[in-house]
Order: sequence, then C-alpha cells, then structure tokens
Amino acid sequence: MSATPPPQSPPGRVEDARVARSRRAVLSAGVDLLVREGWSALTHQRVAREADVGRATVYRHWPDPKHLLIDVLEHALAGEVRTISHVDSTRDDLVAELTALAEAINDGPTFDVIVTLIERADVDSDLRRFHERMTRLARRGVWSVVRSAIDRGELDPELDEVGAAAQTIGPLFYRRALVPRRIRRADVETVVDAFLDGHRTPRER
Amino acid sequence: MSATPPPQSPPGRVEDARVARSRRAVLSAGVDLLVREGWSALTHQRVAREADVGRATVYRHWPDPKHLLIDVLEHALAGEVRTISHVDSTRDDLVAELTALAEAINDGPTFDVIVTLIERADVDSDLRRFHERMTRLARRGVWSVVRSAIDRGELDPELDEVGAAAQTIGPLFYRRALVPRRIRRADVETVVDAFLDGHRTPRER
DNA sequence: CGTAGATCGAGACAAGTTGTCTCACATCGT
DNA sequence: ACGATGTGAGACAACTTGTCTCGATCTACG
Repeated sequence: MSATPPPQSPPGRVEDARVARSRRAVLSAGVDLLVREGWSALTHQRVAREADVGRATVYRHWPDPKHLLIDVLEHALAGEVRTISHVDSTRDDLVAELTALAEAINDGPTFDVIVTLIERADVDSDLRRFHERMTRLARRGVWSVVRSAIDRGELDPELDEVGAAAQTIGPLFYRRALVPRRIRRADVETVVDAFLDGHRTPRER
Repeated sequence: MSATPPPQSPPGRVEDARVARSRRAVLSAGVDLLVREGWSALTHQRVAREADVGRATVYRHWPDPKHLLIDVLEHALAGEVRTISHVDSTRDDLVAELTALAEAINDGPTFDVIVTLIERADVDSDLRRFHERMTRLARRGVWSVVRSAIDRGELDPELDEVGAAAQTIGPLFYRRALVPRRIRRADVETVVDAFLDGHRTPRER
C-alpha cells in the first residue's frame, strides 16, 4: 500500500523513470534519516537535502508529511519480511522463527519502524492501523508453530495468539528496547525453553 | 536530578514562589502535552501556551529544549514510584510487583515516558542515561523477589536480573506496546505462572 | 528520430516558529 | 515600605513550511 496517488504497481500506467528515481532516492534517504535521527527528522526539507532532490519534488509526491512518514516506514520494511519453513521440532521451529525476528530487530531499520509506530500509534489513527497490521504479521509466524504444537498435544490449549507472542516476542523486544542491548542467540533459546517449559500440556499449579 | 540551574532541593537558597509556580505550571502542562501528542509537542511555544505562561519564561528556565524534555519526563514519573512489600509467597510477591508496574503502564503517563526514552535513547546520550537508570529501577523490584526465590532454592540459579525482567516485564510491555491493549490482572497472573513453571530449580530439558 | 507532454530543480513568497533581547510591571523576602 | 527579582508582552532576525511559477531537461510513444 502506498499513500500517494501513483501507487506504483496497481494502476495500469507505467511509472515515469524520473518519478521512480525521485521516489527511490527520497525513500532511501528517509530510511537513513529515520535510523540516524528518528521519525521527527523526516521533514520535507531534511529528506530533500539528504536525497539530493528538490524540495518541491518531495512536496509534489507527498503533499502530506504523514504520508511521507508512512511510505518511509513501509519502504524500510520492504525486504525484511521472510517466511520461515517449519520442518523440525517445535523447539527448533520456534527458535528459527524468533531468530529471524531477532535479527531483523537487531540490525535493520525494523526496530526504528516499530518504535516509531508505538510512539505515533497513540496519536494518529492511520499509524495505528499500520501498527496493528504489522504486529499481527509478526505474531503469525510464532502462532503457526505454537498452534501446531497445541494440535499435537505438546502445549497448553489455553494459549492464544497474543499470549504466545507476548511470552516469546515480548522478552526479546524487552532486551532490545529496555536494556538496551542486541539480542543474542542464547537469549532466543532461553526464551523458547522457558516458554515451552511454562506451557506444557498437563498444566498443574 | 533536575537539568536546570536551580535544582529545587539541593541548594540552600529558598526558591522564589513565582519561580516555583512557573516551573510547576510548565511541567504539568508538559506532561499533559506529552500524553496527548507525544514528546515532539514539547516545544517552548506549545508548552508556554498550554501552561498559560510567557514564552520568555519557559526559555528563561529551560534554555535548551532537551532539558525541558528531560524535566517533563522526570516530573511525569514523580509519584509513580511505589515500593512493594514482599511478605507472601514468591508467586504473590511477583504478582504484586508486576501488578503495580502494569497499573503504572496502563494508566499514568509512565508508558509515554518509556516510549519517549526508547525513541530518543538512540539519538541522545543524556536520554540514554536516563533510560538506563529508569529501567534498572523497574527491574529492581522483580529481581529482589526472584533472587530471594533463588536463594530459597525455588528458582533456577542461572537466572540473572535482565533475564528475569525480560521474561516478566517483557510480555506485559508487549501487550501494552504492540497489541496494543491495557494489561489485565489475568495477564499478569499468566505471565507469573509461566515464568515460575519455566524456571523451576531442577531444570531439565 | 522527433515531438508533445510530463517531471525536475531553483527560487519567490507569505505565514509561522525559534531563539534572543528589552522593558514596564507585579510579586517576593525582609 | 523597599530593593531585588521574576514575569508577560512584544520586537527582531534567522529559519522552516507550504504553495506557486518558471525554464530546462527527460521520457514515452508514435
């Protein structure tokens, strides 16, 4: 989804090469700025200077600063979405799923996007929708592994999608956002083992 | 710690009643603005208008916008810090500790402060120090309960402070920041039970 | 290859913001 | 009552934002 009139793929018209170039330059520069200085640096002026593009050009493509922000966030996530294949044990599948997530949070602009969405979701409804869509997507991988495990009788059937995500993604996100430190492989394994131990099928207290 | 010359308590001089009034008005208005529109709304102009105070007065007390932000964040947290007494079982103590934290995150400006710190910690070193100091404080309560439990042989001695916080505060924070929804009492209990089940002393895989 | 039409960068412009001063006036502590 | 100090209003230059216009350049398409 693109927030601007020429949404790049859906419409039949071919996009002018100059337009494509400008959009790419602006969005790339926008991602850089986002990572270096946070979402508040994504003004038309800063982005135009950074992208070496006329200020009017940025206004032409994104009359509304909010849509510029949204498009930069989406551009930052492009290519960060991977599909993990589930073939091994529940533990290995979960570790693989969460490792992919941890890597995205560790290195790419993903973390900055998430933080921006958390910060702005309270204020703007468009950003809130984006935020919900994105985190739902992030939950999906974990949930598909957990659901299979529940079906196979390995995990507590009381578990729901949000709960499973909270218990697995939550601790990893905490380490990156509130410690703050990069997430290591051992962290992922600790989280997975504690999660599995904490939600075995015959749940007794 | 206050970022401005007259730090309010340390120095012997009594603070002028007019200064106290201005500071209070600005900081209160700042907290309101922070909650309603996020940290980026904390400019001298907006805050002055909101506080019904001269713009020059705000500049007088906080020449640097960063220090205004820091003082507003600290003012927002004042009175939010509670000490929980630990008298019952490990489970009850942990639930009490995390419930207090969940309540702060649910209702007050605490959540907005945390999100601001996460967002700005990457960019500014003063904010980063504040961020670390604050989250360390938040970990302390949980850790004191967990450490006692380890000493009594109830929990895995491998647990460390950050790990314990990640496994307990992490899931709660996830619910508030990434779902996003208020944290309910049942969420806290689920987290505590899974944590205790996942880290019992005779840890075998 | 040539042309009609679109995008581009540069810059003009009004409106608003930021940071700094100055000044008359109100309020404070003594 | 008085001297000292904080306050609000406003002037001011420098900068930012959003909107236009213009000539130069590039693209798609015949």
